[in-house]
Amino acid sequence: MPELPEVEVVRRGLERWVAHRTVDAVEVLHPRAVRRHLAGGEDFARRLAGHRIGVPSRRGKYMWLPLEDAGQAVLAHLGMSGQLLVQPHEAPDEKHLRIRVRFDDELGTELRFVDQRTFGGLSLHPVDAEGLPDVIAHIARDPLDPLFDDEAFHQAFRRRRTTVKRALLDQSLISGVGNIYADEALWRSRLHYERPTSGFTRPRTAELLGHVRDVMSAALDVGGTSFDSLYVNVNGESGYFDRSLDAYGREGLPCRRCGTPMRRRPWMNRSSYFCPRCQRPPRVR
DNA sequence: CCTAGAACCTGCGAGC
DNA sequence: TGCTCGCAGGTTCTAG
Repeated sequence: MPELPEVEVVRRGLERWVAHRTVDAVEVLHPRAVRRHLAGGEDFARRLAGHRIGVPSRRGKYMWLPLEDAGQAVLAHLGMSGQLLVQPHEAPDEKHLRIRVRFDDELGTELRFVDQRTFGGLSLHPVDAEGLPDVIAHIARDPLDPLFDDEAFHQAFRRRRTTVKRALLDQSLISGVGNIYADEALWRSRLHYERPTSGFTRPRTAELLGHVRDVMSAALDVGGTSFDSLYVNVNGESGYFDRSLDAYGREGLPCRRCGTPMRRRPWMNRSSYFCPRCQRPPRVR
């Protein structure tokens, strides 16, 4: 499931293989994959044709391909199972191929958006003065962004009447963190996922942020996480950070710190993994 | 305005 | 064998 490190790996792949190429034609094979493009698939295809792609950017789990001299960008979100693949024209269509982008050159490759569960998609939007697509203006900077404001985050975090994991997953507070890296950062911080944010001191927030950054950087170093064949990067290679996970998916396995069997708890229609000894729940619920 | 929870989607594996 | 059901979870929408 792509979170910030996986999306960044894909962005780098796009920078290498797609930037500075001119779009020839676009095929939208499933309307849901362009549902955020309100004018529809035909409009999406027509508006891309003839434009040259600039250097891809990213914020949190969103990435976008600017169209040079157009004031617009193709916004991409991978959702749960989305992939952006650069494939040779002759490669057979993937079962869940949703969008194909051909280029006006002789490189012999095309960009494909493949998505089994169709939570992700592509859309075209105007960009602001900083080059940010307008529809993601509400998404906070991510913790690897040099302009991320730690102090402002601490204050906003404390103001929330919520619990720590909910806050980590709130993309308007801090972006790029999903269920997997939230559990990893909480395990490293020895924090239970239901600890209220209101009691956090500045050093405690700083420690948590540090662990978020560490675990994401480590994942980025090995090229992203993969739990099944769904996630592959832009060139089709699987990540392998899953071997390094300390919490996520380790129900019943010994905590790597204290040996206590790890637990899984249903949480928000998903799961939270934690060590019952290292990560004690708060007294008051 | 704020927060909590449901809905969206499809493939897979467990259980019957 | 083939069916049902739970599970995976990022984002958006709705209810309170």
